[in-house]
Amino acid sequence: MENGKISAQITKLADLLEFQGANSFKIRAYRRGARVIKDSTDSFATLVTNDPSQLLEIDGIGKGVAEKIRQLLQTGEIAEINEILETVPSTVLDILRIPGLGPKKAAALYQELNIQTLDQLQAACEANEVQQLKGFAAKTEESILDGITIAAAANQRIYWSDADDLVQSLRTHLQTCQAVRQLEFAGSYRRGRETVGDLDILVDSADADTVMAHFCDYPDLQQVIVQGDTKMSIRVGNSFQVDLRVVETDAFGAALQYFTGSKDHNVELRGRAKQLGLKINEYGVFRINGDNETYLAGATEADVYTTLNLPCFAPEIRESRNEFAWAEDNSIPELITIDQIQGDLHMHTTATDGKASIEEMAAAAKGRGLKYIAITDHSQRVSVANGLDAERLLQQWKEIDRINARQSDDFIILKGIECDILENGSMDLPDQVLAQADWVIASIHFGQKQPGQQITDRITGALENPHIDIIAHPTGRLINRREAYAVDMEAVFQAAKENSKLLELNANPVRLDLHDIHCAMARERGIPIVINSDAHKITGLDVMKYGIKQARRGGLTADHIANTKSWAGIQSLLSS
DNA sequence: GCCGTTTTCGGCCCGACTGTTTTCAGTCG
Repeated sequence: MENGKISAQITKLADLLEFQGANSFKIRAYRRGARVIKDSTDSFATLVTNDPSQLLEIDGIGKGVAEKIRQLLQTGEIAEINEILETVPSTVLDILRIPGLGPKKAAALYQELNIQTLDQLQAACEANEVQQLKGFAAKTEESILDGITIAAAANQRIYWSDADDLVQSLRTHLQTCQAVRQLEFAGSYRRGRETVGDLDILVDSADADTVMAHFCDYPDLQQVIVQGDTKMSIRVGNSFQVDLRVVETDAFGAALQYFTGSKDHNVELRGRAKQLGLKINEYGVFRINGDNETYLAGATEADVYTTLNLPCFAPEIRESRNEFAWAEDNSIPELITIDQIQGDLHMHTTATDGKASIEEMAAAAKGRGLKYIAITDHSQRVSVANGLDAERLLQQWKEIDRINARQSDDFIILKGIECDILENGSMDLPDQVLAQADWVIASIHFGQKQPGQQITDRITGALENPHIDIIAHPTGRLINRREAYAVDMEAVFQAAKENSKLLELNANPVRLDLHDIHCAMARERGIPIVINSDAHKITGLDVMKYGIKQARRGGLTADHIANTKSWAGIQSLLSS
């Protein structure tokens, strides 16, 4: 069983316990355990098989969670979940997703009115039954009805790239406000998560009223959700939530740190502050002396961290995974930056489903400061994309030779192919053709739903083929659209390691494949990653920046990324 | 339920806003 599945079950248990009104610290402990499992670079199933006592060594996993994991792996279920489900239907968890309805109110609805589903809740509100309950009134009923319609549309987390477009638009709007002194976007957007659930804007201003009034004039504003003295939340476009917080200059850094999160990172930080006799909140770091508080820092994030004897962590690693351990042994990685990328080794042209010619792609890449690219069109099996057979491919390579001969030596176009791994595990083009390539990508486009062992064997088999250099989009997932193949990534990492092969981090914002945890796993196992655009048109080259974000979240440095090296440097990695 | 340089008990991050209340509980981030 994969870590993700184990984590999901522990989370479900926490959700159900929350609905039951269990001890909030117990619930938090389960949630923390679930997160630790999800973020782990080791397989918990393997861990339990080898030595179950190892579980207790892990921070955040105690006897309780360890026992639940053991049960789940042995019996396929957690007994306590089944016990709770005998008294509480799992559909009540849907009710918790409505904004403004937490465990207490949801429980009251269930106990007093036996409301178990969203449909029943809607009917009860429309019949004005809900406002009869203690703690509820007409306004609550109204906002529940709004929430039911919004919940469906607003629940979807949007791609980071789409959030980035929205950020640019909001930034442009807010910058025209005279009262704004500083402006930053915090939250999961700033941490570079692959999807973003809402946006958090932080403004430094002495005049919150003016800033909030200006915010209300945003052209795409749909609804004001809440508005107080320093804080407001709105919905824009398709019900996407944007929060605004206004603070003074000496609190800006503290607030930026606070609202960037992650939540778990902040909990850890606050605990550390407490040990030092300090208090940290969105207004600054304070020394506690009895009833007195002395302001120590808060104008910049760096000040806040320095006061706590910590480095100013890059936002991408503020997930309470490894950053505090890194800080302790002074080994914070110098995360990859986009200017360190020298080449792009996955792109398509008009020969298959691309929109630009070889020369156009080359000129665009050169214009973006790259030193080399690989042309890697699809192979014949991908017939919808007009995939190349051996004859057309060899012709394309001759053309590349001609173009290279005309170019100066400071830029090289490599003769490549994205060759399909067929359903039976064989390659879509013969070995003697692949042997003539500079660069061979292997990837899966068909038979994606095969059982885990079969699809894993196809990928590891490809890694054993001496002509193949790299696996593209190794898990096949499309964020919010398609699940990953049932591939055993541990086996893929092992095969890559044994055969001195590389793995792709596909930078397309819908793919971001590898996942950030997989990037961290590759890092620990010493497998070089190549960040590729998989561009199908000239502007497709610009997605590289999304891949960089993802790599940073995985803790990767230039040393871990093969295409920060020269082409000769990559070749030496492959022959090592 | 988890944790420990206050270590096996007694804590567990902290503040803004809303609605339903007459001072605060619930929710959210």
